Parts: sequence; C-alpha cells; structure tokens
Amino acid sequence: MARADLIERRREEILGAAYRLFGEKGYHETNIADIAAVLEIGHGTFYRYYQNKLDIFIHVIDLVIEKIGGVVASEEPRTTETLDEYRAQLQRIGERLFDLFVSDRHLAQILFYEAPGIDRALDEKIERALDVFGSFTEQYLVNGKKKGFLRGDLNAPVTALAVNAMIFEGVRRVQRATHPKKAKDEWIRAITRLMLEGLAA
Amino acid sequence: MARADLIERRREEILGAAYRLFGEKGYHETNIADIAAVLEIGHGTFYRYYQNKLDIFIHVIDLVIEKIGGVVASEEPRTTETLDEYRAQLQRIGERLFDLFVSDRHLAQILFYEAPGIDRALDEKIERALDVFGSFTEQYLVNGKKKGFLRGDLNAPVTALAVNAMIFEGVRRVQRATHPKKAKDEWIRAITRLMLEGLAA
Amino acid sequence: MARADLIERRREEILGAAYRLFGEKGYHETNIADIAAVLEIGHGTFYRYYQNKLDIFIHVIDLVIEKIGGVVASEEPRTTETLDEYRAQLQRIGERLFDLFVSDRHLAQILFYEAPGIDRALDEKIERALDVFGSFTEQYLVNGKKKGFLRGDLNAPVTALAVNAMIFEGVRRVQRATHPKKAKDEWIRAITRLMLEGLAA
Amino acid sequence: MARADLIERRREEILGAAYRLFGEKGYHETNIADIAAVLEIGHGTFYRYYQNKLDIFIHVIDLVIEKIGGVVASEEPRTTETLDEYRAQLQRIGERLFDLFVSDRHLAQILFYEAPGIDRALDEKIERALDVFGSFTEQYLVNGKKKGFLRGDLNAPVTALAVNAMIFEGVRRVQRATHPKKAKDEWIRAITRLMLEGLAA
DNA sequence: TATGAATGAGACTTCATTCAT
DNA sequence: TATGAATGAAGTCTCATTCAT
Repeated sequence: MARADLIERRREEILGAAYRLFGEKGYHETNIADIAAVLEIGHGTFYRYYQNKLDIFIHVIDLVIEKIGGVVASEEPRTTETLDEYRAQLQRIGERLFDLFVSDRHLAQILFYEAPGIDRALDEKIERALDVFGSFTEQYLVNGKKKGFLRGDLNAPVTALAVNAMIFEGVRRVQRATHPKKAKDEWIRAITRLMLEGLAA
Repeated sequence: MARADLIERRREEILGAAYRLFGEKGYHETNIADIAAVLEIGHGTFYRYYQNKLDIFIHVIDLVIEKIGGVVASEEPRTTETLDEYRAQLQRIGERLFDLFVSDRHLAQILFYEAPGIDRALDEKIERALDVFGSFTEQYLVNGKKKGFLRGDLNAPVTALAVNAMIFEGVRRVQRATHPKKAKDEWIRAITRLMLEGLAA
Repeated sequence: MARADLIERRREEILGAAYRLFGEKGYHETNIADIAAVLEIGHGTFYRYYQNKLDIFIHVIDLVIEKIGGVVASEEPRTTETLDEYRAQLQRIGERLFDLFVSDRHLAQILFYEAPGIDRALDEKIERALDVFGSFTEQYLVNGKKKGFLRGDLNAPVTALAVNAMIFEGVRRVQRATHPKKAKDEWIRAITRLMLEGLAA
Repeated sequence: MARADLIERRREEILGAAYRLFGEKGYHETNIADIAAVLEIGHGTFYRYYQNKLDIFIHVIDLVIEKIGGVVASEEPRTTETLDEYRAQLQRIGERLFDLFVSDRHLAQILFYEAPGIDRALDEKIERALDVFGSFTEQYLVNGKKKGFLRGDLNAPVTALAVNAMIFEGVRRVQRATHPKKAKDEWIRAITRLMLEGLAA
C-alpha cells in the first residue's frame, strides 16, 4: 500500500521530469539518460516505470490533454440562457485557458511544437482530443441555438472547431507575447466580438 | 550558364524528392540515402547541393511557405469596396487555399506535422511566415474598416491572426476529411458567416 | 529439519521451473525473473537458493546427466554371457533411453541445443559425463570380449564412444521425429545390427 | 568491377575475422566491436557488409557447412565395387575429415559448441546440412547393397545417420585429443571395423 | 527469509556526414 | 562533378545482480 504509493509517486516524478525536459529541450533532444539524470536515478530505473521513450511521451501528452480538458470542461453549457451570459462564460473559459498556457510554458511547447510528427498514432490521439474539445464548444453553440440567442442556422460542429482553432492560436500567441496580459485581453476581446457580432459594420 | 541551369535543375529535383519523402515518411524517418535513392544519385552527391539534412528541410519549408503565399497574395485587398465583394473575395481565396491543400497532401503533413519541433530557428521562420499571412488578412480588414463595410473598432492585427487560424484549421481538417468537397463547402460557409455576421441571433 | 526440508523443496521447485523454461525458451532467452514468475516468488528470492544464472543452469545440467545416467547404469554389464543376451540388453537400454527422451522433450533440447557454448567449464562437465557414459558401454564391450562373444581385438574405449554417439544421435532424431515410435524401432534395430553384425554382406 | 572485388574481399575479411573470433571466444562473448577492432575498421562499417550479428553468424555457419561438405562430397559413391574399395574409400574420407577438423580448431568449436541454441532457424539449417551429409553416406550404403557387398536388408537412411554420428563424434574427440594423430588412427579403425565387421566374435 | 526497486554496464544498431577516388 | 565506402557518435533498451526493508 505504502509501496504502491511510492511507486505511483516515482512514476509521477518521472512524468514530471519528462514533461519539463520535453518542453525545454524537445522530444528528440531529450534522452532517457537526461530524464534519469535530473531525478538522480539510474536510467535502467526509468524502464521500470515506462516502457520506452514514446510511452512516456504518450503519458506526457495525456497530461497535456488532461490539463486542457480540465479547463474546457469547467463550465456547464446548458445553464446559459442569454447572449450576455454566454459572453461572460466565454470570457471566463478564455481567461482560464490563457492563464493555463501562460503559467505553464511547456504546455504550448509540447502541444504545438513537440507532439506533432512524433508518431502517427499519437497524432491521432491528439486529433481525437481536439475533437472532444470541439464537442464541448459545440454544446455551447447547440444550447445557444435552442435558447434562441444564437443563429439557428449555424453549422455547430464545424463552427465549434473553427472557434477552438482561434482560441488555440490565441493561447499559442499570447504565451509567446512580450506582454501576455495585454495580449490575452486583446485576444479574448477580438475572439468574442468576432464570434458574437461578426466583423461587418 | 547551361552549367548553372543543370545545377539548378538538380537542386530542384532533390528538393522535390525531399518534399515528397518528408511528406510521406516524416522528417526523422527520411534518410538522406532515401532521397538520393529515389533520384538514383549517390548520397554523397546530395551534399554538393545542400549543406545537410536541416538545410534541405528549410528549403522544403520555403517551398511550402511559397505555395501558400501564392494563394494568400493572389488578391488585391484595397480594391474591395463592399461587404459582398469582400465575401466573394474571401470565398475565392478560401477555395484556392482548400484546393491547394487537398490537391497536395504533403503540404499539410509537412506544415502541420513534420515542421514543428525540428528546430527552433525553423519554428521561428514559420512563425514569421504566419505573421506575413496575417498581415495580408489584416490588409483586408483595414481596407474594410476604411471603406466602412467592416466595424471600425475591430482589432485588425489580432483578428487577422484569429481568422487565419480558422482557415488553417479548416484546410487541415478538410484535407483529412472523407468527403473533402463537402467539408470544404461547410468550412468556407461556416467561416465566412462567422466572420461577417457572427453567431448571435 | 523441517526447515531444511522446506529449503530443499524450494530449491527443487526452482530447479524444476528452470529446467522447463531453459528447455522451452533457451538459456539466453530465459530471465531469472521468468523463473521467479512461474513460481510466483520474488526474483530476489531466487538468489537465496542459487548463486546466479549459470549456477542454476549447472544444476539443470546435473539433473540432465542424472536422468540419463539412471538409464545408462540400469543394467549390470558383467552378468551377460551370450551375444543374444547382450543384444537383448542393448535393446532394453535403448528402449529406456529413447523413451526417456521422447517423454521429456526438454532433455534433448537442453543437452543438445542449450548447454553447448554457454560456458567452457560446463562443456567440460558434459564431456566428462559423456566419458562416464562411455565407460559404461565400455564395460559391456570388455565383458563381451572376456566372455568371448565379442571380437577380442576391438578397441573398447573408442568403440564405446562411437556406439554412444550413434545412440545419442538416435535419441535426438527420434525425439524430433513425426512418428517417434516407428523411428525408435528403426533406430534400435539399425544400431544393434550395425553393432553386432556390421554392414558387410 | 575492381570496386566489386574490393567489396567482396572486405566481406570475406569480415567473415574470416568473425569465424576466428566466434571460434575463439564464442558467439555471445564476441561483439561486433571486437570483429571491427581486429580488422581495424569502424564498427559501423561492419553493418555495411552484414545486416547484424546473427546474419554474419549464419554466414559463418554456411562456411562451416561448405568446408565439411567439400570433404563429404569429395568421393563418388557409385564407383565402388567391392568391400575393400569401400573400406579404402571410407578411410580416405575419414582421413580428410579428421584432418580438416584438426587443422582448423574453430570448425569443431563453432559447429559443436557455438552454433547450437543460438537461433531455432539456424538449428534447422544445420539439421538440414546434417541430412544432406547423411544422404551422401546413404548413397554409399545403397551402392553397396546394389553391388552386393553390403547387407541387402540394412536400413540405409537411418544407418547412414548413425554412421555419420560416429564420424562426427570422432572428429570432435580427435580434435580435442592430446595426440590427435594416434586418436585419428584409432577412431578410423574402430569405426570402419565396427561398420564393416560388427562387434560380434 | 522474502522481496522487488534500483542499478548501470554493455550490446546492438543507425545514419548524417566526410573524403579519397 | 559524382560517388559511396567508411566512420563513430549517439541513443535505446535489457537484465543479472544487489541490498535495504
């Protein structure tokens, strides 16, 4: 029992170290020996906890998806009744997501730069996660259509993915910005206005 | 001069082969020997035309950027006078861009999956290209503001990047779709409506 | 004493598991962890009963030698008085040996395929065991010479080893045969006729 | 053309070095780096000529089989007309085979000690080679039956394998003997007498 | 006595790059 | 200019053995 806890802790330590190193140096530049070294363990020990380098990276990606998913799923789509409520909700989620990426710079690095192209199965996994995130956004849109504060003829699934693409580009940009706070506000405002009012005069 | 032409042709042959292989197998899975093999040249010869593996990949990325840039810059922003003209223009560019990615599957694979994370300097180069693409979109927005058919208070630079993010997510999705034609129409429609009219009822 | 018995029993359980695994998977493909796993003991426990991997393999070879030795020494050479008695004796030993190898497929696998080349000292041990088996056969030949039913000028030590070589090749072949029973009869008959009557017309 | 020759020579140099090292140190104790070191080449170079360690060992075994096969097939079975001619023939082949193994100590070491148990497919290959060697001996026996100087009722295929087993045990023993010459004569004599006249008085 | 977490030497193999021909 | 043989750094992974609990 204590034994199992220690093992679980060690697994998480390794995961944490890998998360950091993959974020800092990149997947291909990070050796198993590097991960072992920062933890001051033998690199054979690593292989007691994870099958191989791809295996730990997959777990790192799971962690990334989980972190983002926590924010994405942090609100209840169906409770929103008016456009203003939706706008407020959008802003809250946006704030949390931008804060998440700004506070943890590895997140964006891993998701947007390291993960793609490592492994086709992993690309698929990320794609499915994006689909899930899309389905959350879609629920908001569907709710809005039902409640009547969003256009009844909007293509919810595609629009949801388009909206999410803007948001992810936003977090990517904000996280790299010289003044993240200012950038965050600009992006949240630009996206919500574009979404709700459109660009037409 | 004929000499120089031959060299240039050979350079392009190598670039073409590399483009194809990087798109099919990925950067790390493609060897210099593979590239040489498809051209039936010695792999030592490769090094007479490109400095190293990263060098050729950079040139592949240049090609990718150039292909996209050709579409992005295919219209003149300032000639548009009305919202309807802008809508038509958007649709034309969208069509061309989606067609480009659908007709050449390596383009999306390289841009979205292979390029990220290879090299930080290369990531920067792509970022700058995205900035350039953003500045094109921005010109349309600025023109629309000036002509009065777009909202005067919209944040043109940020909104332009957001719009482009939707478009790139669209081409990525459409290129992977089972029915690209249908997907393309849906995405173009969803994006233009979202942009111009917004989602609010 | 009960303590000592338990220890001895555990030693034999480990030996049995090792015997089976070395026979099935081979020496190099069998891990200490594999052996411990089939016994559902910790693999550290293994080292309380055997010094190391080679040590247990040496004990496995001892077991192999013992099993064969049991058959080889199962008859009394000096009681045989006539050629017919010797022929009958030969056939009895042959039957037992062939049955032993057919009933226990690991025996041949370990003796003929796994043991050679593991360790020079172990090769020597097996060589000495073969010498001992040779000396048994030699006793029959010497007895036959003394009793006058075998040629007086035959080179007993060398001929004994030659005879044993035939027998071991026989058991190796029979154990691998599609129809072991038929093969066994053929080999026993071929060897006894070759031995006693020779091939000349 | 000279190019191809050089490559072939290098392949054979590597094969020779591997043959020697596998014979001296054993398969598992020999590294690719060892082989490269004795040839003073980079160990990456090894992999230009052989796929991997097992691959070169298979080629070593091919060489072993070829060397033995050269002796085994050095006489024409059907030309023998009398028992004395057969005896002489047997002795010639025996001499050559014993000389081969005595002059090249690696041969026996590799065949009898290193090869078994490395790889099941390789074991099969050796088994098939032994079958081929058996079929040669069988031809002598069949010829003898036809010509009437060997017993008409002998089981040629099985007896051939039994005879070969004696011969291989002989070469193995002689090659290890303190006085190989004396041992060789004893073995050749013991085997031929056993074969042709049997042991009965 | 039993355990199994930790270790790290060591082996194989790949491949970008060089350079003599 | 073209070639491809040679190189060796570098990296992944295994597993016998130890030892603290």
